[in-house]
Amino acid sequence: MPSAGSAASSAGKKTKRHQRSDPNSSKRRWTAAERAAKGRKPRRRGGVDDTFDRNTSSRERGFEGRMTRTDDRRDGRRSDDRRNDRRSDDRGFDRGFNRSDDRGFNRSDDRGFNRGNDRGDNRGDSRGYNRGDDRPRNDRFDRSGSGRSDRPRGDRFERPSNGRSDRPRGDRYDRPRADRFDRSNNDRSDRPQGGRGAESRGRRWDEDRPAQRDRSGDRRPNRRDDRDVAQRDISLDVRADRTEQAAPAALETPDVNVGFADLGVATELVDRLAADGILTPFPIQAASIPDAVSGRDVLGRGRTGSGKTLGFGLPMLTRLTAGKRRREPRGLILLPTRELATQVSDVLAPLARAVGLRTMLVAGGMSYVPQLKALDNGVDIVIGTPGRLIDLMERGDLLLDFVEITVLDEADHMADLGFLPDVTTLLDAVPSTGQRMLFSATLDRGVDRVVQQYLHDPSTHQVDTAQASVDTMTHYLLPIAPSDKRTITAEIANRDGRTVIFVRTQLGADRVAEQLREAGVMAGALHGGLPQGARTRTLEAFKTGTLPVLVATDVAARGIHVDEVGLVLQVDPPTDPKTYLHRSGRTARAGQAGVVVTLVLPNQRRQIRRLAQDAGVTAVQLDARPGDEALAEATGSLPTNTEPISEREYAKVIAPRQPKRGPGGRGQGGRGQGGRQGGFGGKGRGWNRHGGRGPEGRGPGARDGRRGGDGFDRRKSGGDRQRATYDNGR
DNA sequence: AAAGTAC
Repeated sequence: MPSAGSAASSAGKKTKRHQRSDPNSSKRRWTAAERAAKGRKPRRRGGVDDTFDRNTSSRERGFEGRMTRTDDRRDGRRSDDRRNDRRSDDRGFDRGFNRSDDRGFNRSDDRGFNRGNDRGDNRGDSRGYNRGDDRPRNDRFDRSGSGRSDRPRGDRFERPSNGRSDRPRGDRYDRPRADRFDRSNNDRSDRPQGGRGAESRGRRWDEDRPAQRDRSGDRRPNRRDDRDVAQRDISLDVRADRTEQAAPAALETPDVNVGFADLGVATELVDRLAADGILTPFPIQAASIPDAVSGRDVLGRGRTGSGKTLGFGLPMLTRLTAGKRRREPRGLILLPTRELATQVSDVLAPLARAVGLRTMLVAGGMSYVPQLKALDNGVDIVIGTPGRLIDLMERGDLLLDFVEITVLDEADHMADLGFLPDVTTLLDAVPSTGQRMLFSATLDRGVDRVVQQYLHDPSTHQVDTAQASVDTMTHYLLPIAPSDKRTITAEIANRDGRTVIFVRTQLGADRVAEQLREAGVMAGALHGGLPQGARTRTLEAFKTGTLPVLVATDVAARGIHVDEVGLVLQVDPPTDPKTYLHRSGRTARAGQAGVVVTLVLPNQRRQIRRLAQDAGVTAVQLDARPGDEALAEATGSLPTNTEPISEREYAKVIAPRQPKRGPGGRGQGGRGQGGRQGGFGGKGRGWNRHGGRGPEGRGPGARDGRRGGDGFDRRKSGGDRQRATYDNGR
């Protein structure tokens, strides 16, 4: 259907085609970046002969976009291609449908409840930082179908499809069309079959699942007739987990007395691991590595901190070492947050180096320069977050056509509504013949759709229940009066050792952190609304211990590993059981003990109790008021009668490498004039690729600290807004 | 709600 989108996208098409200066120069990407930097419109779309790639970018590839795309094909393929059908399906009605379906899991009543509660507290907040939230409701709702249409700038920049028109397209566009377009139907028979027969090794995705009523009656038949992964009733949700526990046979108990070499890991890697004292594979590794090394698609679940990174990293490295080198990336690892991407990158980079493979961290908020340079020089494995990956892809700087292995870490989260469009875009950009692996501590049926569309006969490995280490973790529900919230939070935070506090919103994080500092507790906020530099420094300070208390949104809920976090405090309840598990998984790592405390306002009782239940944890109710001995016993809380921590003191902790800034560094002034101190490419990309060094090695310091005051000053300026919100307001 | 690109 010749949609409006199509018409719009063809406007002014040919005019500038010839403008592409020097399309084959490797520098062209700079033009793209510069353009963006100058806030100029991106290049025009390509001419009439454009393939759909350029006509429809992820950004405008909503429902209509997809239709357009189908019709725009010039490869003679029919527009009723099943996959396109499926996709429009996915994004429209069906999506909404499934969403409600999720509710059984997420507890619709809880949600409504929750929302009602917290809304007053936060709604104004998120507006402040999240651009464009005041759009009409249905506009936002539409998002399910339009990927990024909610981005305020999207239309203005309409960058999406343009990036590509100026890139050298030799390799890309000259490839046989079938290869490019037929992905959907590709039966992947050409992919490595090794290990396929090892069916017994893992449970089938839907094995011993009762066939569920087929809700997809309105859909065309599953396009992969050859596999039976179609059932939507996937077992791996948190609740089903308890069932599994009851029947332990469902879980694997791999022999951990094997070495990595026995699992098929490349010798150089084994040696490298041994040098680091890593000799024995963790269960999830022992279970999934053999299949993964054989090239098979894998679904892996191991609880938080169980070594999933190596679980997919080692097989990837092993396979890519054996394969033929080329300039373009052959491995792709997707993660939901920058910090997590960085962490994975930091873990895998040295291993990759050991086998002569190059990794690159590609995430937002960081300078383009190293990323572009690395891509230009050639990279074997790209590790990153969806946004920047797509960005570079659209600019034409990242070509995923040769990716052989793709990993989705925190896969269930990546399959969330908010992420799925981007993830889909990336998975679509990767050859369908490749290997795919999905990992998460809470791998549930939410990934079902992804599995159906992008995995081939996956083997499932779950060596652990989703529950965090039950024995080493103590869960408390702490009923409090709203008026006690602030004090009790401060007392708990004032304990010895590292503490992570979770809140629901960005502003909430800022606010709680600030209140804690006012109460004399050194605490810092971590959330996605901060400049990357601030995020990095805060997390770093927390890791090194100079910052004992981290107040975070769920940006830190998953994957982030910090040693010796003794307590997790949930000031705002998690939105769902999975979040409960991930948040609590920040503590009790490596066999250590950990305490999880969840504050419970009177009107949250039922909701939270059920949440904990669904998460499969046994929570003890703790009845205590501020200052009580019982509180101190359970949490190590200490009264807070200390002096408030000044902004200056705090700034020192967060930006220790930037002592030089004078008084100007504070308040509004600091921001206005000091913001570009480093003179390096603009805004807060404080932190370089890891390639050079890890976070701790951010040597130059100057660069990183150049915006020292920025993030915080900005938050400061939001003070009015903060004050305008009610504190314990319900 | 937050997270994910950028200006």
